[in-house]
Amino acid sequence: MKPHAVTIKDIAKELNISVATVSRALRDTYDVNQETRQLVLNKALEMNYKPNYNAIGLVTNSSHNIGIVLPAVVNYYFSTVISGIQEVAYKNGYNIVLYVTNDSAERERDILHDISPGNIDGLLLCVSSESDQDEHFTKIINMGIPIVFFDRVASNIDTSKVMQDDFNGAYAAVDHLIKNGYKKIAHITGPPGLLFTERRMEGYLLALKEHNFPVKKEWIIHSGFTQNCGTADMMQLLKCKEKPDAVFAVNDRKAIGAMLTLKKKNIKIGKQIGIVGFTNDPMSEIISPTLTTVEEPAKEIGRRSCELLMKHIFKKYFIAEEVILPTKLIVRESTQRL
Amino acid sequence: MKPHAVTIKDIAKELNISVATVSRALRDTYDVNQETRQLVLNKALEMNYKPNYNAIGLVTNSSHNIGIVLPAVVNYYFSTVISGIQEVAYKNGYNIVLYVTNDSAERERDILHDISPGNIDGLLLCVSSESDQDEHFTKIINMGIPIVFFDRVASNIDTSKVMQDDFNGAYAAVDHLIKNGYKKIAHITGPPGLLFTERRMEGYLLALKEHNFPVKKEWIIHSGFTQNCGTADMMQLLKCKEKPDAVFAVNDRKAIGAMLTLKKKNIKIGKQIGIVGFTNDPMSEIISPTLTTVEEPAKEIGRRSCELLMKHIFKKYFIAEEVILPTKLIVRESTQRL
DNA sequence: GTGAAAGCGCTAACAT
DNA sequence: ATGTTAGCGCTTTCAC
Repeated sequence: MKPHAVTIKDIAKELNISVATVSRALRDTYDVNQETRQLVLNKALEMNYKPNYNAIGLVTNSSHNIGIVLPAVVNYYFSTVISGIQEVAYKNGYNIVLYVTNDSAERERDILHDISPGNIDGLLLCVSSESDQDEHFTKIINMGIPIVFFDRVASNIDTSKVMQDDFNGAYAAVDHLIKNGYKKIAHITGPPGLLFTERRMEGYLLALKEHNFPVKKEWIIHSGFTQNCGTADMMQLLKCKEKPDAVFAVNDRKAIGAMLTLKKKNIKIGKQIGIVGFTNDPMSEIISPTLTTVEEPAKEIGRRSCELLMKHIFKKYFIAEEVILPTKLIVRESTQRL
Repeated sequence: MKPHAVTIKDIAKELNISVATVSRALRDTYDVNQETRQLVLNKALEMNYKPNYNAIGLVTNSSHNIGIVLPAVVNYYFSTVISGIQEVAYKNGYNIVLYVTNDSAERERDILHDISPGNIDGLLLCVSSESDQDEHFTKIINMGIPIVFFDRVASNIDTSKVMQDDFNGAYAAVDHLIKNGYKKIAHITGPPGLLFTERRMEGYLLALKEHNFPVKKEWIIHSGFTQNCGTADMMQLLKCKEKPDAVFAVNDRKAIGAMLTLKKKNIKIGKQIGIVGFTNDPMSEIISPTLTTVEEPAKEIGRRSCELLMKHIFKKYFIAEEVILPTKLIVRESTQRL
């Protein structure tokens, strides 16, 4: 039943050489004869040798596992990021270990607490909304486990970060609304304290300022990131003494939630109230009217983060890089006045 | 910098007992004094001990890793299944290792080829469309790595399987169309050779047969699972000499693709052509008209598969179970005649 | 360029 | 109930 997995010892025996040589040949270490190396490689293939990562890990104190810590997986943006990560991790022979926080800071801390060198070689992390403290991150980094943040980053931790250009994306969105004649532009966003939402807010504010548009407190609503939150936020906006004539939503799900409110109230989207989202979730092309949005390079974010993490893992003292990927405004029907 | 991770040896030294006792206490083995056990547990907590899974794995030939092999992750159904799996895996202290096949049988084989006991303790697998042979599955199982299939299963492999009730779901969908007065019902489905598509086909055929409706070859189209395939299939259906007045799509993405074709051609969905999908992707509630569909218990499928896999891993000779979870028809606008 | 041997942290006989 | 010890498969000094 248990056909005894082949080990380097078996290869050594077959070839009448030492395990040390086999080990060196397999890893392409310089001080090994090219002939011997070929012999070993061929034999390994022939015998269907598979490295035992537990043994390797035990001695090198590594695991070939990288962890992904993120708020959710049933989500277009996040699942796309995952697929990007998976692509480069697989190419590099790394396994992905998935941790889902459900946006709970406590869960995030619990997860990080269980992580130790030897079990996880590095972490790709998108911070949970509620996160306020940083020490659980620095503790991980001090253990020698590199972290690369993506999307939602912890701003005062010195490590690599990969983000989309939230500021310019938001600016483009609001600028587009203004150019299309909307004058009273609201912003529905997530909970406060997240860098990417703040950047989008700044883009929104700058666009207003540059065109000398008023900033109304009433027109800026903080709540959750879900579709239902978008629905609720829109309800609230409709109750303002002075109603906005356009809404910039922090993401497509909220934009769609807002559209649902408007549709139910028979308010014409585009004509009466313009809407723009953020992400370019496939849903934004399916809903009608189709949703103008800012496309995020989600897959590329996944790829780049993972590549950066690989560098951190390979070169122990790789200098932290901050990558900001461009976004792109996708104009659709929800911002057409007629 | 490297503060030397604490090991059971350290705990043993502190407590003046042997490593064996510490090891036993930590794992709650029966033959250990309750007092000693508490002492060890407290000390472990105090010293912030974390088990070295490489060491454990090396001696037990295990890894605490379970693999998920599936066609895609950017997909509502699959990402929901993953979240279900993640939930129970996390609870059991297991890591998830993600492998994405992109529906390529070759990729699937490559992935399985790299898997060996000690690195992966068990596999959750949704077979790729193109899969035709089974030996790469049996090879894994013979190595002592249990597999639990979900959704798309390899029918002649004797191991646990978790599926939704494809047959009855499909039957309910078509029966609903018939009861709403549609008479010429087409079926657009995936590539041939997948059990779940066959079951949906059988449900479709039985519903037709029971009502003495004709089965027209022309009205049954096999292609891919994507939205674009749905669009193309619908185009083809519209070219039939005798056009169908309703379409049962194998999944929501294809149903939506079909709807897009109809909308472009200004054919009234529901009134002229009824559409029903399968999955209950959130998109089906967003598109207009909203899409009637058969809800799949995706998260539960993930949970149950993972629970079953845990049983296979824990009890070496757990008898294979086949779980079929109920589906539910969700009636919306796309099948209303007026 | 290659081999011998120690040892990574833990579990599992085998003793006691 | 607890201790002793071998050894899991590999890498890595240290010899030669």
